[in-house]
Amino acid sequence: MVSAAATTAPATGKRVPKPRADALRNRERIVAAAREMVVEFGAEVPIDEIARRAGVGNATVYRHFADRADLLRHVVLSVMDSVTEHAERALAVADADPDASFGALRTFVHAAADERIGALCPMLTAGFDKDHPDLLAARDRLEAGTEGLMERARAAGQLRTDIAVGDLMVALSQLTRPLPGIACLDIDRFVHRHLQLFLDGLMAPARSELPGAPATLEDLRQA
Amino acid sequence: MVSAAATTAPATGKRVPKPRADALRNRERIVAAAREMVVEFGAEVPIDEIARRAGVGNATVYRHFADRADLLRHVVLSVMDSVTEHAERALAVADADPDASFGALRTFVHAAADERIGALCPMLTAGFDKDHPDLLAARDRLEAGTEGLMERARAAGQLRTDIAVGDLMVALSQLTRPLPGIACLDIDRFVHRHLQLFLDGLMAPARSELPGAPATLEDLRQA
Amino acid sequence: MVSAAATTAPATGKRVPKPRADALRNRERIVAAAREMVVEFGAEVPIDEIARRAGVGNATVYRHFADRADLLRHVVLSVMDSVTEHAERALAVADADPDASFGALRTFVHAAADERIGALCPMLTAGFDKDHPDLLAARDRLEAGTEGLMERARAAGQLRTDIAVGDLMVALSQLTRPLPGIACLDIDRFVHRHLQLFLDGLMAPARSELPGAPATLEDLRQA
Amino acid sequence: MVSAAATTAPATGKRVPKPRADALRNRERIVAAAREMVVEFGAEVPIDEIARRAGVGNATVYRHFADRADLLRHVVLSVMDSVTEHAERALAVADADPDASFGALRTFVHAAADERIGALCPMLTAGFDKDHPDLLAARDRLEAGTEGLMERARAAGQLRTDIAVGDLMVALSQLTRPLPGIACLDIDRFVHRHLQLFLDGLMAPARSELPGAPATLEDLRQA
DNA sequence: TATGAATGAGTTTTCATTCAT
DNA sequence: AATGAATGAAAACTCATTCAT
Repeated sequence: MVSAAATTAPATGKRVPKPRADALRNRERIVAAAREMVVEFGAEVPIDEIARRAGVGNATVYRHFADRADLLRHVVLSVMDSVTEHAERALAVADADPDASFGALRTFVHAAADERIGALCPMLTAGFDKDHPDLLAARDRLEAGTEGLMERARAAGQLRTDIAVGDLMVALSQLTRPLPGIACLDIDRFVHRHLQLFLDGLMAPARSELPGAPATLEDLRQA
Repeated sequence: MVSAAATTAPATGKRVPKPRADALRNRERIVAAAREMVVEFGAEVPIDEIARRAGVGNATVYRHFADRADLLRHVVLSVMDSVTEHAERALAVADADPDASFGALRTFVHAAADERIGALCPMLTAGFDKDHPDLLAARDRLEAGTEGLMERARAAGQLRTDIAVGDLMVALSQLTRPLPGIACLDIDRFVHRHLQLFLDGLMAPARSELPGAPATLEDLRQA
Repeated sequence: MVSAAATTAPATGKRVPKPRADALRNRERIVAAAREMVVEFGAEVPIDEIARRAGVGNATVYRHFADRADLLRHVVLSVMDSVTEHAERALAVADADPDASFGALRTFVHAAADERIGALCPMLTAGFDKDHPDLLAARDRLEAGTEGLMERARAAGQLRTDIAVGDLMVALSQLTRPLPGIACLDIDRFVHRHLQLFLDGLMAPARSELPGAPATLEDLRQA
Repeated sequence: MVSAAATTAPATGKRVPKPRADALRNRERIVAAAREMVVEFGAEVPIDEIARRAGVGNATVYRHFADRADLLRHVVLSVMDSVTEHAERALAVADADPDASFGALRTFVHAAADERIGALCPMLTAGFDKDHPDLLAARDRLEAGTEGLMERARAAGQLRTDIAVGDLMVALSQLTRPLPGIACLDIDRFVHRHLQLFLDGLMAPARSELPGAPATLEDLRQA
């Protein structure tokens, strides 16, 4: 971003007053602070606390985000974007080496955990518009990537065939969901173990029959 | 109050507790209502709502419980008791038929899910004294039962040996954790699938190496 | 009210614990305080100030009224009720002595001023639901009374025929509208003079032709 | 400002103000925007909204006006100036044709309504210094004009003699006072009717005896 | 000079907890 | 013992005013 500004300004000879570099930085700081605070203290963390952590006044949050729901939605988008990037990167690996398909899926799952994907859960229930276009778009991208990973693994005969993308996403989110108030580092020790166990359960051949029907994208949409 | 006690107690020397039947019923109703509301709406549900659901006045809650933390602790104990009973029942099955050990573990896990064991998570973080003697005692009993189940399964060669009771308890809680505001029935469709997948990952032989060390009872105590 | 309770209680022999006489008194105090404060300081007066004037905590206001709009609506209803009573009383006078019809109208107008009917204006614009059933009902009653008064005066040939009830109500409200921050006693000196002048303009025969069309009940409904 | 005037004025005797043309235009735009917004939304309209309507940044408002009260005072002065011009124009008419005195008064009153003189009321109460010299001067001019009109009409035997300028100014302001949030055009339909009725009540001969004493200039000063 | 950005003080509303009946 | 009522503290959000570019 900074470099982009630098590349355009010199051309004109008249420096663009760098309209609001600090404002942009503040905006990002606020999202980052909110993301941390939500992971650490839950989705009900007061805006004033987020503002303090970001090093700005509370009203500054409201300059950048219409209201609490708007801020939380941007945090969600931020997390989803990070996770989606991991999915797409893993997809490239699986495409390059089909035998590595399940391994790519593993890598993705653990990376998503490190991005705190589980923090999305409490935010999605905090009562904001789950049908916001930006959210739907982000979900589509994320699910497409995940679905792709699963298909590759399925095609390679490495993934049991009775599960769908919704199963993975929900379980992944739940297993990585923060326990606010409990020092997260403590719980982190477990998370990757549990994901690993869960992934072991996903491997082909299936070891048991699953109750219910696979969760599709549509199921997630409604949930 | 004091006078009434004075008139009956000193004479006999042996006080008859004779708790008013309706008072006891109220107390139980409150805990049951709180348990439902927490599952449905999260641990931040207002006390007034709980009281309304229980059909009592809000002040009555405070007659029975010192404060919000006290009430929530009793809800936690209620859930833990229910779950512990399932564990002990399953233990008897495993003892009777060692080949059914892993099956007993499965049964226990699904039963714990139906008791909403995941609802404990948000309550434990609500900031109440996690070292309360009653809680520690209940945890000991529950963990003893669970540990017993795992040992039976391990001894029967049905459970991979690199996991400990803490691994199971935390993952089980997380996978069954409610998503307040989302119709729980919808999510319930998934829960048993995910538990089943997770259990498949627990079966011997192990399919992958787990990161970190097994979670012991002590770990849980601290977390 | 107190007498009503007294009349029912003795019959049973067991006194009804007078459920919440103080609560009712508080509710009335809050409405009265709000009415005063709105007249004195405008419709934007903080709820906390109203509570202080009423001698209660701020949250007590919210126990009795859902929100600010609800409180203001009850203030409006209170004023409208008072004014309506004056209208109906004046109507009886006009019915008893048709020659006194215009005089009854005069009396009503001045009485409405003393009830601070003008204080309704800012409240009606404060952004609450103008279509609330209670409001519509109160308006119907008030307009019926006023319309009746005007009809009597018209029939007696004492009122010019080119004006309708909406004309009177709006002008009456505007002329008696408080000037928040200005000591009302000062302005009160004028109000009755201006109403008197306005009423003189209403007398038959008409002294000038009026622009526009008479304002009907329907006009007011929409405005 | 003073220093700038001092450097240029003494030498020539004829001061060239050379105010930055765009600055002056901004200043006027701001006042005009504020005037519109106050009429439409009330005196509590946020400064940011006024700035947006004026097409300037919010801080620009503070470059031109010390604070909110200062801006509102200038809006008041703007309205008073417009109205005063109407008064003085009507005065010329009355002087030219004494029989047209009351007609000139009528014309003035309706013109003042179109200038939204009633919008002054809420601004005068917003808690700013009512004794500011500029305000007093403007009031003097306006009252002088209005008083002149009334005297002409009185002299021509067309105006009842028991009313003073304060009566007219206050009633005129009240009857034309905006009802923020209510589409002003709707209410405008009534305003001229009510002024006409009020003017009819002002005509000689008096139809009733007025309560209280005529409101003089001094009364207004204090109110 | 003009402006977008920042902010602290203030307002509405909620809720755990205490009081009075 | 049980309850409706009362309340202060806290949280979301707004706005006049100041700052920095």
